[in-house]
Amino acid sequence: MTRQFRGESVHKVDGKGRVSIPAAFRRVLEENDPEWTSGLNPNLIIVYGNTKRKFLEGFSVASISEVDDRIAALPRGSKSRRVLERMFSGQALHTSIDETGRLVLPQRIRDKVGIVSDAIFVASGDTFQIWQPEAYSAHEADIDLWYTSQDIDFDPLTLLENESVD
Amino acid sequence: MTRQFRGESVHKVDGKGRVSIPAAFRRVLEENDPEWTSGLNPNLIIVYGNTKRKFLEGFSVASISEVDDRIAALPRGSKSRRVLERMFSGQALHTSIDETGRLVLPQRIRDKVGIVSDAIFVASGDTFQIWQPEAYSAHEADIDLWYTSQDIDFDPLTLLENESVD
DNA sequence: TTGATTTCCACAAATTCCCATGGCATCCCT
DNA sequence: AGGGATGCCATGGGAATTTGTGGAAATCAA
Repeated sequence: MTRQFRGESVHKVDGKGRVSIPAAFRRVLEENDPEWTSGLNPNLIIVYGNTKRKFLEGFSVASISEVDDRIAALPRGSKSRRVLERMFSGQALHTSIDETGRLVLPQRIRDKVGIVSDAIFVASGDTFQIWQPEAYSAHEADIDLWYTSQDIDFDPLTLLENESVD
Repeated sequence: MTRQFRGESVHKVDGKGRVSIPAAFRRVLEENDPEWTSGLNPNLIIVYGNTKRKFLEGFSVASISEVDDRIAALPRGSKSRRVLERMFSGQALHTSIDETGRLVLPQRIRDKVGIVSDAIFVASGDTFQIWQPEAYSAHEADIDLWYTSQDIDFDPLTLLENESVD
């Protein structure tokens, strides 16, 4: 049950929007696509969201359906449901990996997050993010900043103790 | 487990009411039309409803029959049943996609939702909506506004954690 | 006949498919 | 231990299709 993605790596994006996705991520996508069998190309869902978001979020079929189900359980017409439906249905893209292990990001989506010739893939639990490299570094810097505000020997695992930090 | 529609895109509507349906949506309609086989044109149902509705809702054959079944399960003569029957039987149009991937929206229906030269298709779970572009932006304006009141790195998924926002 | 539908043809731009290459690891044989 | 041979991985290029659109011709309906 390898549901979790691990690691981060940078890949080239060509003029047609083709990008190799980390081989390790492919294994996770395969295992979490119920329709997948050896020889086939796994499906995945790219959620791009509203203009505020500066990265793309990749979901395996299993992960997205869990989200879909939970959204469907919210009361019809509620604000949360509308916000989530717009993001996960409207501002998303169902696609698959090709035989060479690549994924195609349409122009419109690349533009949205500023991806031109490179993209960095970053694991994040049961989803992964795709950023324009510089935008990611900038984001990282913010997190580092937060770290430096902690004790020198601060152990992140303590975050598991109390429910929330922000 | 009917596959969901994903994505949103704008398409031209010509004088005869012809509009291309997003290719990705076509795949979903095909997979969810029991009569469909490669080479054929998938069927779909367009529900326009009463005058209050400012958008059209597209159903795959599988989705509409699920709705039909649920309506049929309601007590005969009940108000809900009459309202729903009127909407899904009377105020709906059973049609199909042509060989070039287009659908024809009769004048009457276009007028009802104000569609003239463009229409935006937006996925929403196992159905999709068709709006006059400006009307859609106006409808979504409140969500965008709401986003600006959130933290820069707010993740909508957190909406699934706590009960609701409205 | 006349306006409204369908069909059929046409096409540029976008997207997918198919084939190719260099670089690393790994495995295997002697 | 050295040296292929093998295979997967990342990336490129071009050909073949598919898409989204527009317009003309053919068919219907009244």
